[in-house]
Amino acid sequence: MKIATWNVNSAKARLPNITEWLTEAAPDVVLFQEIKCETASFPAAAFEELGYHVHAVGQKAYNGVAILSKTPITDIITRLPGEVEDEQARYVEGTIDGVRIASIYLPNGNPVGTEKYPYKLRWMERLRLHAADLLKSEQPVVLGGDYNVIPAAEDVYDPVGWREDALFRQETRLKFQEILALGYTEAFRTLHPGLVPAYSFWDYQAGAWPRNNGLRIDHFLLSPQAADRIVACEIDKGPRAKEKASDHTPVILTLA
DNA sequence: ATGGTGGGGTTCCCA
Repeated sequence: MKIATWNVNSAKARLPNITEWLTEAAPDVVLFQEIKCETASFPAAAFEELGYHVHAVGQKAYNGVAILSKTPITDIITRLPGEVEDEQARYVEGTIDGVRIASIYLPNGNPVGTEKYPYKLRWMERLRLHAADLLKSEQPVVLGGDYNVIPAAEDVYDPVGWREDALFRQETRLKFQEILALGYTEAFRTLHPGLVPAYSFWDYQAGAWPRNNGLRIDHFLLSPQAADRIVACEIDKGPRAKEKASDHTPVILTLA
């Protein structure tokens, strides 16, 4: 089972790039973030033509997530539990071939001195509580997406310059570690402990891509039952080099 | 060198 996660930075603006990549990479499951459109205007038909079942959770202009799957998606939930007043479209979860799979768009949190940062931390705590609940089922669980978390200094091109950024400051990293401490495995770094740099995002500005000034912020967290089935986890830099690229590139997890 | 890029929706927000 090949599962990809990709922050596409607008499904509509990226549609040719996305369909081209899906055709060549042929993942069984795809987790999108930042579709940047309402659910009704998500280009689902283009993906259905490629053989995918589609479930999108959108909102106007910002955020938005989706799951695509070659086999049916059941028992779908469309929001992260807790904080009922939170209307941002950042979470969708369903069951595919016995695996509980979520597409996560964790809040960015910048600037740190505003309400955005406490919102990020509250969202991470909600994720931690829900991730703990998911473990109780003892089924394979895959939480994939744009976490907006740089787990360690080796995952950012300039750790000193990024020290107080919402993606890297210690409070953010500790909260991420709390989720791992429940018993989740971060697939990429577990499989490639010495592979640095290995980035999944490069800003559009200041020549970040040609200079390889990147961040590794797109992750897969696996429950023990899913971690037992890990075959591979790779970053495909191909899409970032294309014309009209997203600022993120896909990460692909393969489970037995 | 205190800018730079990009998407979406409007005269600016978000990343």
